[in-house]
Amino acid sequence: MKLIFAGTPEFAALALKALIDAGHDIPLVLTQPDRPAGRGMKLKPSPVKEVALAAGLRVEQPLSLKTEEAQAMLAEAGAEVMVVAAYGLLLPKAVLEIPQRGCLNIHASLLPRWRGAAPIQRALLAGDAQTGITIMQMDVGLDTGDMLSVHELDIAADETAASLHDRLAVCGAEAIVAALAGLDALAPVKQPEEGVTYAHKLTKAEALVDWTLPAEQVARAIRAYNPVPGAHTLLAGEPLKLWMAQAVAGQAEPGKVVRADADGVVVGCGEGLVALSQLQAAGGKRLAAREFVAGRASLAGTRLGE
RNA sequence: CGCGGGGUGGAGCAGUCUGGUAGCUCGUCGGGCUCAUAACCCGAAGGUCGUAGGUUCGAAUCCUGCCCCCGCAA
Repeated sequence: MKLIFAGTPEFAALALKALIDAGHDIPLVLTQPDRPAGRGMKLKPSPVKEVALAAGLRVEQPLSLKTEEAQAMLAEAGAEVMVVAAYGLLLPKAVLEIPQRGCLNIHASLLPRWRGAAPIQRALLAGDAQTGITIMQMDVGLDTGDMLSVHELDIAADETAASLHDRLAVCGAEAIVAALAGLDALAPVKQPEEGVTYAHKLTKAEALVDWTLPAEQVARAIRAYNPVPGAHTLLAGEPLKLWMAQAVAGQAEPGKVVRADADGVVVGCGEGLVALSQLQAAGGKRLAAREFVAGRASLAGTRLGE
């Protein structure tokens, strides 16, 4: 099938790769402009751009799709359908109508739950038992289009946003390939009006751990903010990143480190305890609790968050 | 030149300011204790102190260049 692909991060790159492998004709790939990233603020191409260029595809990085030039370019491609996955730009109505069969979106949630920017992390944060991929016919609303196919995925007890993202990306890639293969047979289903929630963007500020919350919630947050924006707290006034945690039984003052050994740095919460098993001090690497504790004699008894 | 921290036995750190025999926690190996053990006791191995040069009687420590890692920011 002749299609345009629009996407930016790793999640989308995997889908693009699958579409290429499935033999689709992709005359045009859209992705966000290269952005300064990392130390030194060097410009970095998006994962989608790297995949596209490696495959010899034409890549364009318009700042907006509202311009006539951008829309003319899309029309010239003469695509039957446009596949959109975590692209990062709003598609105006005019663009949605350019391909004969419209635009399909790969969304990483079970719609209408978690419409919006950060569905993977929001599902984890909320403690959902299940999430998934929805292939959707895009309309002008924010993730409000008719559903073409739904693929459920169980969320594991020690799931991080990183691990869940990877699983969903694989699932999404398979789903879009399957959806395109059977497009004529798929019946669009309207999204239910019940159960609509919005997955707002993550902020660095919300990833600052609140030790007065129940341990279950703290542990979930730590896993949901891994790898971005990264759950963090303070250790002796210095930033400390937390990468992996589990709630455990017990009780202690919020933020107080009751135990620090190879099994984890165990910290008090509003209710229950949290065992931190992977942490990273400022300037240091990400370490398992065992290594983290080794060089720090008097961790137990100190208080995190100050 | 965005701001900042760091590279010391296998891992994590101290020592650097105030140059002078390289230390701690853990792991590894050997032995002991024990019904037993990831626990405890005793002992051992293992380090060109990122790298190149400079200063000095003497450099992990002071100076300069280079390489690499990371936090913040974006």
